[in-house]
Amino acid sequence: MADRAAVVRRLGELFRERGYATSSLADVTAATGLGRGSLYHLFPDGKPQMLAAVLDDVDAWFEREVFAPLRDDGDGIERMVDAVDAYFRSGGRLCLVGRVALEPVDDVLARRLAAWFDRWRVALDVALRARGATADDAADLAEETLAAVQGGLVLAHATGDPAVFGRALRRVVGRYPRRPSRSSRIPAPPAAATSPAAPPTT
Amino acid sequence: MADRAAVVRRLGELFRERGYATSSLADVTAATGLGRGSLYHLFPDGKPQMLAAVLDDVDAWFEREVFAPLRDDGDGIERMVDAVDAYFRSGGRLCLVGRVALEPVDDVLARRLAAWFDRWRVALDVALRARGATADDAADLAEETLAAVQGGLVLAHATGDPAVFGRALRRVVGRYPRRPSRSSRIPAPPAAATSPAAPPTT
DNA sequence: GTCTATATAGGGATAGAC
DNA sequence: GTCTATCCCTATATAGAC
Repeated sequence: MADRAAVVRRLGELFRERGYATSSLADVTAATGLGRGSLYHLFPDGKPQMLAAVLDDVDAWFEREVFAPLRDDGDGIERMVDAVDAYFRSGGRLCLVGRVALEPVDDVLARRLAAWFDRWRVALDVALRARGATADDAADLAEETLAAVQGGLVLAHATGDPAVFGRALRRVVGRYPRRPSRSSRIPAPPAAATSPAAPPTT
Repeated sequence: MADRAAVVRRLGELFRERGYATSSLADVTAATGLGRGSLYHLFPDGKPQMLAAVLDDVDAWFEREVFAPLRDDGDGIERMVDAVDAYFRSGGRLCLVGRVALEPVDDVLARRLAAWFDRWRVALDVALRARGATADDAADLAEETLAAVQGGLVLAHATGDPAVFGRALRRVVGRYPRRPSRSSRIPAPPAAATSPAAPPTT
C-alpha cells in the first residue's frame, strides 16, 4: 500500500517531466524500477490507470493543502502561496495538470482536468471575497492567479529560468487586498502543524 | 513553392492542436492530404524537418507582425495586441511554441524556442521603455505579458473557455503606460496597410 | 508479486512502380 | 511528384515461469 503510493509519486514525477502520452512503458520501468509484470499487477488497465492514480494523488494533495485552506482558513491565501511555491519548486517543476491538459485527451479526462482548475479558481475566489475583495475583483484576481501560475511555469520551463515563476506568482499576489480590516494585527505564532506538507513527489 | 507553404500551414495547425510528438504520420497525411511519398519528397528528413519548417513560418510571421513593429513603430504595442489576439483566435488556438516547449525536445530545439520567447520579451521591453516605462517596469511588464499570454492560453484550453485568454491579455495590457506625453493626441487615421496580416494558418 | 518472453499493433522511414 | 507496399523498430499489453 505504502509501496503503491511511492510508485504513484514516481509516476507523477515522470509524467510531469516527460508528459503522459510521450512517456513509454520503458520510461515507466526506468522511473519506478518495476518490470512490466509488476506494473500491470498494480495497474491492470495500464497507462490510463497510472495517470488516474497520479491525478488522484495530486487532487488529494491540492484539496488538503490548497483548496480547503482557501475555503476555510483565514490564512488560506498565505498557505496557498507557500504550498504552490513549494509544490512547483519555485518554477523548477511543471504543473502536471496543465501539462496533460495540452495533450490530446479524451472527454472524460478533459473534464477532470477542467474541474481541477475550477476548484482552485472557486476556492480562491471565496478566499479573496473573505478578504474584502468585491465579487468582480475576486473573480478577476482568481482567474489571473491561475493564468499567472500556468504562464509562469511555461515561461520558466521554456526559457530555462525558474525564477520567472516566482516573479509571476508574487506579482499577482501583490494585487490581492490586504488582510481584512477587522483582522488581528498581531501575527499568529508560527505553527509547525500548518506548514505545507511535502509535495506528493520527492 | 506556394504549395509547400500551404502544406506548412496545415502542419502548423496540426502540431498546434495535437502536439508535435503526439502527431503521427497518419495524422500528417490526414491533415495535408499528402501520402508518405509526397511528404518525404517535401521533407526528406521527416518530422523534425516538418517542425523546423513550421517554426520558420511562425518566426517569420511574428518577426514581421509583432517583433519588428514593437521595436520600430510608435503603434507597435497596439499592433501587437491586435496581432496576437488574431493569431491565437482570441483563445481558440494554442501557442505552437509554448506547446512544443513542454514536450521532450533536444537542446537545439529548446534553445530555438527559448530564443523566440526572448525576442518577444526584448522587443516588448523596448516598446514599453519608448512609452516612458522605467527599465524595471518595462522588464516586469514584458515578462508578465508573455506569461499572461501563455497562461491565458493554457487556462482557456483546459477549461474550454476561450474568453479567458482575452481577459488575461487585456488585464496586463491595461497596466502599460499610456502613450508618451509628447505624443500626438490625434489618433492616426486607420490605415489598411498596418492592419495585421492573416495568421500563417487558416 | 515479479520477472522474461512474446503477441499484436502502430510508429517512422524507405523502395520502387507509375 | 505521388502513391502503395514494405521494412524495421518500438509501443502497449499479455502469458506464463518462478
